[in-house]
Amino acid sequence: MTQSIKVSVDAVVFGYTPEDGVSVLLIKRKNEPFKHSWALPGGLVRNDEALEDAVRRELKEEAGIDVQFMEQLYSFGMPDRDPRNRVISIAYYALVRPRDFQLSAQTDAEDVEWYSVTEVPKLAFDHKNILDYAIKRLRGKLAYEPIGFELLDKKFPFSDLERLYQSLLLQQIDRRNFKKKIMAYGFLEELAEYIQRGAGRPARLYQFNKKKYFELKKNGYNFDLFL
Amino acid sequence: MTQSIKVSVDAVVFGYTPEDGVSVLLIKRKNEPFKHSWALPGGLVRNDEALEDAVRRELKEEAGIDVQFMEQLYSFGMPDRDPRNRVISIAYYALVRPRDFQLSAQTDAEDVEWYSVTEVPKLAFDHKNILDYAIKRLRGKLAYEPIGFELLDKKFPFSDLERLYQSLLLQQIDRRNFKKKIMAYGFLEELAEYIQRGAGRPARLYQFNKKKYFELKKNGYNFDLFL
DNA sequence: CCAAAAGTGTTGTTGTTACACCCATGC
DNA sequence: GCATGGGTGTAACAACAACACTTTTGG
Repeated sequence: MTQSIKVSVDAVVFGYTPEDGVSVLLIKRKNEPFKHSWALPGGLVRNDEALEDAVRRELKEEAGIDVQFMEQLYSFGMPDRDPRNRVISIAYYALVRPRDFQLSAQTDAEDVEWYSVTEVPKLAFDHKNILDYAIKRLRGKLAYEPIGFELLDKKFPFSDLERLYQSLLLQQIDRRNFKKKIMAYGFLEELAEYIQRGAGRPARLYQFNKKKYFELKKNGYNFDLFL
Repeated sequence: MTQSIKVSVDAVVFGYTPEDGVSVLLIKRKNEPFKHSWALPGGLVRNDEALEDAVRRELKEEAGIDVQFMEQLYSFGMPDRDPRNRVISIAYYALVRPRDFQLSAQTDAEDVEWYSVTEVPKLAFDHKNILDYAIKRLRGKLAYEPIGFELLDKKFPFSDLERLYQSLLLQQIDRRNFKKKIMAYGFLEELAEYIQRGAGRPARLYQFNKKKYFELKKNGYNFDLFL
């Protein structure tokens, strides 16, 4: 018998705001199966479409967003993960700044929403698995590459970075040691600008220098930011 | 138009012998395309078969081997990676002790052979890519998990482990520091047996204690073996 | 003037690296 | 007795963790 397996992609899109911590983008399905359930954005790959392109298209179609950083996560292929046919899903994860986008449900989605990773609803298919896997990967990645910068504004006070790491790694961070370590890598630029939010002393702004980062990386540098 | 993408799996099986270093299992294709070319073992996934099962089946069918350690590597899905149809491949990598098996070409394979990773021939499809990716992953993995033990005999002299790491990480290792570090983890057992190979003082044998290793791992231990 | 958040150095401890000589065997 | 590979400890240095008070603002 000839093969009849469908190929789909799913995306775990992480966002971060200092107020709400880390959140994940979910859509409410418009169609069966799992009609009206929350799910990760995703869908079938077209015949001549690269996998990454399929992810970007689906994110555009279903949620109205474009992502910058994206990486393949894992492929999920258990024969019974979709109740209709055999569908394997190649999962990706991505990081965005939620404020950069206006969410808008389209085509296959009834609704789109950011959910805090600590409060995700029941998800369709094996999407809970995929999400858990992505969170684990994100933590690991964060620990040795400074990808967290994708989740912050272009210019940000140091405390935002600190809070990001704390909420992702679920542990206290010593402010002084953290700053020492990050600054030692040299890919973070101190600006002459300040921001003030509510009470407290105004905070100096910083920005990530990608060029410097890629230089360091190319020359075989090992980032080792915790564990 | 309905989706018509095929799903295959490919395996990068690594072997290691102290004499030949790290090698990879290749098969010579019996059929078009790339007839008579060397390639990674693999093939189409059956409709009701889990991905891992497909890999194991293909390895059995094409080379006559069973693997113990196996992990998913990455999914390769460029639209033009197969000249016939769109085929995405979910690649796995595995580690074995070559001496445990008698290779035997079967069904789709004209021949099966171990090739030193430093001397691989031209490979079919994008298999060179896949192999390079696997080598990179193997190095990374080896650096923070003691998976290398899959590549050694049950009981082995310490120098075998040392040579394994040297040939994989391509760097000199200080014998004393290496031993100190490894022994400190506590998952390696010193035996009261000795082996002698050629000239030189007989070497004490060691064995890997998986139970202890999994205990440590479960209790959230971080292995940090170099870089 | 009190609460809130930002900013800033030093010290003790721990881990990492570098390094060289003796031992047991085969030939 | 010489060549081959196995076995072992210490000291200098670098990295990491712990730690608390001052500054600037809003209310």
